[in-house]
Amino acid sequence: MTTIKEVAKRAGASVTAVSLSLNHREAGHVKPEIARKIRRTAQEMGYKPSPLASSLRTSRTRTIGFVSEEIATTPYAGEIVLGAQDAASELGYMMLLVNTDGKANEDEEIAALRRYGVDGYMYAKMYNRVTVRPSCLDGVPTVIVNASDVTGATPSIAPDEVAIGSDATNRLIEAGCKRIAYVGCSENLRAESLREQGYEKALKGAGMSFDPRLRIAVGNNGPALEAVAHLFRSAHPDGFFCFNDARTWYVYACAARLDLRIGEDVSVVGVDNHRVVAQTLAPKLTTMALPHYEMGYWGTRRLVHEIEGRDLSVPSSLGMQDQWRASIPPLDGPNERLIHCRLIERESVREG
Amino acid sequence: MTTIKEVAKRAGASVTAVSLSLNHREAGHVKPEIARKIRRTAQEMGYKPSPLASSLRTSRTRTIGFVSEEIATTPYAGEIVLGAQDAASELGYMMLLVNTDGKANEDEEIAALRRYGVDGYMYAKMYNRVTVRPSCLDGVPTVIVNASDVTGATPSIAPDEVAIGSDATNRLIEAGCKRIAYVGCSENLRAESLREQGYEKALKGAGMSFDPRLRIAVGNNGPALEAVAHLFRSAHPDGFFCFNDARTWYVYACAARLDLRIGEDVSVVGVDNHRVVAQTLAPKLTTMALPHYEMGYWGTRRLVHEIEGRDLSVPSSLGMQDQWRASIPPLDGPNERLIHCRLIERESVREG
DNA sequence: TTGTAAGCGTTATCAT
DNA sequence: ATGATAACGCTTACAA
Repeated sequence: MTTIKEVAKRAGASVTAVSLSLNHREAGHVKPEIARKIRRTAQEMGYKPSPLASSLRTSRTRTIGFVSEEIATTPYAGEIVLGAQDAASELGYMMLLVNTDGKANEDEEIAALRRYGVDGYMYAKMYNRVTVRPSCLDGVPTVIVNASDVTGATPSIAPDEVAIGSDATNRLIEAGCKRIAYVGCSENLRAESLREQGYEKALKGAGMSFDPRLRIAVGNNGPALEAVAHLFRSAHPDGFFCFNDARTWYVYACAARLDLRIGEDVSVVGVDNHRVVAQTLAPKLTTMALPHYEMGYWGTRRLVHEIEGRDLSVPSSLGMQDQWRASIPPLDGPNERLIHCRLIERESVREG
Repeated sequence: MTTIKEVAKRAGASVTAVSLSLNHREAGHVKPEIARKIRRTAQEMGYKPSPLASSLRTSRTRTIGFVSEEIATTPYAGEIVLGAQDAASELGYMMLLVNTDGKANEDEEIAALRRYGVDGYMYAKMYNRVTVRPSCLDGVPTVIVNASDVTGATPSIAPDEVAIGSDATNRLIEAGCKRIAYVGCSENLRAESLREQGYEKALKGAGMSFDPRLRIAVGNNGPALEAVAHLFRSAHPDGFFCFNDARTWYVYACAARLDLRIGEDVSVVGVDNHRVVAQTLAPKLTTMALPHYEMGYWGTRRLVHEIEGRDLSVPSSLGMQDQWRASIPPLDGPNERLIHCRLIERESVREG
């Protein structure tokens, strides 16, 4: 590792001049010509500053602590990490990852991160909910990911669940479905009620009546399959909005038994936590992928904004939301992701 | 943050004494009594050493660099990270995560990690293959995860694919299946051929004849479904070993159309990359989960062994392989993971 | 405009 | 057995 001292010697300048020049804070201190020379030789020598040493002085490390609960429980939640990692890398940050199982070691892990001098925290939840920011994060730049702050004081980023519900339903309406079912989840999840809200909203918006028999909430395995089979028999839906891939699968299984073809006899739009459905099921499926990657990506940019004050609201390379939303194909097109990603600002936590 | 100097002052000792005592290197230097007092006051003051400062001096950071390609491509590969994270946490290490998309930025990211002073690298691949360790890792403690080194010189850890194949097949044999099919993958993957090897081995071992019609390799979507349907019609299998969850799903879909019940009319054992199958499909399915978590966990312990020389071959809290293998339930039991996890040592890279 | 030196929190060397 | 002190690589206040 070549040091700043070596560069100084080689360039015939002082370490001060080198430090200033390489940090572009030379104005009024170092002759431009010398600054140029310094930068050139630094380049030649392949000099890279040691973040450890500089952080000892500045107490800034250009590292971000990513705090997550059980990354594994929702497979594609790993995408949050991916997106965060990508953004961090673009912005010259490093990601320190810790995992907490529930609540026990959370404060401990956060403290460990602090010892390593992280500049800020990504506090990620693995399913969308209202959460309370741990007090040990008070006063430290923090972004809550895939959840929202109970106080609304902390920047947070989460999927737009209502929009997911109404977009999915609208897609089915556009496809000509007349009897659209919602196959929900019997657990009391935030996403569940919000998506159902979106579903009803879309139905109302299209002037369609809301038949309660078309709306079911199911559990898992055998009973779920049975409930969906009953839905088919009793309410004869021609379109299905499914809460997640498990529910999507139940619809598929029942359709197969009834010899109904997806995309022909019935239409299905399902939210896909796992992308497995999109990978394995028929090409006629329209899935809505949760914006895990985007949350990680945007969340990290937001965090760096908190840390540095840099404006990072416009993404550099990735065109997100609007671009992808604009490219929603017709229902019978290829598999497709509908993306929703909304940054909830400090001032207004709108749950809409 | 309380510093070593403050502790020294409070304990009425020198920083040297404090440093030595807290690192338990006091023998012959600090009076035991004083050392005790130092440790006590350090505790009281909630002193924790700054890893940044100490690493500046020692060039050891107690951090591990986790280098992965696209964590997202295989959902549960995120479990590798989880396992690695758990082990690191247990051993007092921090994990720095970087992601590389293919080959382009790999060296760059590795160099960035080096600048942050990582003590070693986890070099993880997202599907099992033979790989070549990037030259920029030469001379640095490294463990290859979910792949094996082409030279055999680097410690690596990967699933025991052949054992997976034969265990799955044996399970079907034990369940009384007479015509066991292998639904493989048409892509030329290492896992594919190794698992098939295991399949054939198990059949031979049971003195069962090998009917080539029972062995198919399928792609995705419609054609795959068609191929599996043809397998049902032409070869009448009563047991299926499926390469992954996609293939498992095709078997399920065809069985549903033929009104065959899994676990009654036919038996299925599938390798599950995603755990989704186990979550959503019928309770009669036996899945074999790839040992992602375990690879991360063991790999990290191996890496710390490389770094410190500590013997870490025996896990502290988790009982892995043998314990879980012993608890394989009968085929018609609850969903179950068969775990295989083999640490390939430097000396002998056995592909068996 | 330039360079010297103090300091960040440790660990390690070396007199005492 | 003890405690100054140099060193790690960098930033920055201050003196020249």
